[in-house]
Amino acid sequence: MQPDNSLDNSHLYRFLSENGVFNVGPYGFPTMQSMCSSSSSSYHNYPLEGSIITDMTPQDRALAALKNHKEAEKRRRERINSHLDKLRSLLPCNSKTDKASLLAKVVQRVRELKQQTSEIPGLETFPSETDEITVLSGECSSDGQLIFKASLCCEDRSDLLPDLIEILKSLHLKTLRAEMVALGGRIKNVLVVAAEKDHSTESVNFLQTALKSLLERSNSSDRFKRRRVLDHKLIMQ
Amino acid sequence: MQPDNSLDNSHLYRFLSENGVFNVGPYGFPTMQSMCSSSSSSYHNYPLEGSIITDMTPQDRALAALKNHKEAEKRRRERINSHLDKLRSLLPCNSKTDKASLLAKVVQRVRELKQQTSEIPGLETFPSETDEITVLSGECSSDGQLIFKASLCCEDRSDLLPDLIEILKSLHLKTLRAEMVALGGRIKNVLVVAAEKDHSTESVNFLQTALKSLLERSNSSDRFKRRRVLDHKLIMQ
DNA sequence: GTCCACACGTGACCC
DNA sequence: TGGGTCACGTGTGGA
Repeated sequence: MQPDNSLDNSHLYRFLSENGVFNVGPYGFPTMQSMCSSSSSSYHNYPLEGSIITDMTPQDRALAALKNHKEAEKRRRERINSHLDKLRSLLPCNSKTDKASLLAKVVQRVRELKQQTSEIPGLETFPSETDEITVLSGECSSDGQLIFKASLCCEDRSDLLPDLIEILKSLHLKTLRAEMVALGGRIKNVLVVAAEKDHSTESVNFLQTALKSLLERSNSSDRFKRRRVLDHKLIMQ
Repeated sequence: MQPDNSLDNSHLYRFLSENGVFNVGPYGFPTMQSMCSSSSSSYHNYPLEGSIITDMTPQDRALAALKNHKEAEKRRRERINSHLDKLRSLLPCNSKTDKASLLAKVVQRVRELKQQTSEIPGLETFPSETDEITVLSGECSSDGQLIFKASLCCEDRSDLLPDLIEILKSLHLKTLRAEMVALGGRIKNVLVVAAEKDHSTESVNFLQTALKSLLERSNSSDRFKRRRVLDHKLIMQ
């Protein structure tokens, strides 16, 4: 019910309806549909098809532009919505979720991807000969979590992984991503971990000391082997 | 923007502000607050706060609803656009990229995430005692690539990784993600690989045979060890 | 002056 | 009913 909308272009509409360019719509002002279908349902004042553009009056040109505009805008909307539909099918949500909620989920998802796949600066890909613990405190996530990365490089032993898992569990840390590369009896673990923001700094410190003790335990139990390093590097940012 | 838009309902707005419909306070509609800014100096014709709603004429109610509607729609737009801005800051693109192009990038990104983190059915997380090659042909990516997953579980040996890298390089396969878990002398490699769509099926087959020969080479060089398995499983979907 | 992308107000529709 | 979302046509400003 837009009783006054037609006033905006009333002069144009009046002219066009008087010239039979379009039909009058249900509200007493022309619908765009009737305007767009003018070529098929109404007669032309300018019968020469080949010179329509040059013969067009300013009103005709304006209306043609309007029609163009309307259709372009429709195409734009369809483009955007098709992408949104793709996202809907990609994410775990039904086809009736809000645009806004959908985009919120997408933001969350992309944030996860960014956090979990971002490079860890200063770290080598393969296990080094020296024992090494690295804890990099990362950025704060929007959902009340602190994401940080920890790396542990040490002698490979079979019960290292269970110990590591136990540590993470006891500190209530959620492991977003864990990668292990074992090479020549050495192992390198890279962890992407999420901590509650309330205890983030404590969690980081606790994890660091826990990894340190894990490393020392590992070295003491392997004392029959030649120790590759006596001390480990410790990096904290 | 649209400086004359307010003219559309100007007579109704004038009517309402003259009748003190704006500024109705605690019993009015919550969205009325924003209307108060333009009519804070208006007086009330209806001093009884509790009867304002019932005293409203149909025109009042209709226009109040319209105003409500308009503002709710604006909030909705802002919510959606704020999410789009977040995505803009998250993705590698400047702040002036199209909505549609932005969403296209987002779709691409989420697809990658989905492909690279999806579970590989039927695979164990840790290296098994039996040698095993798995090649799962995945879905076609939108950008002319076929993403598929390969898993190799075998005896751990130091030159396995260089060999594996050489294979991937020679087949012109792009490794999107590689995870290695070594445990008790056994190693499990899980690869997420992208192939050009033109040679996707050949690439998958080549990779499979290459992994097979890699496994056989590994077994023959380790023949002084007790062979855990004589043959390997081969899964192709 | 013609596209292009955007924000806006509005009608339609659904809980 | 009201509160919410959606698609639409339109005005506007930037290449």
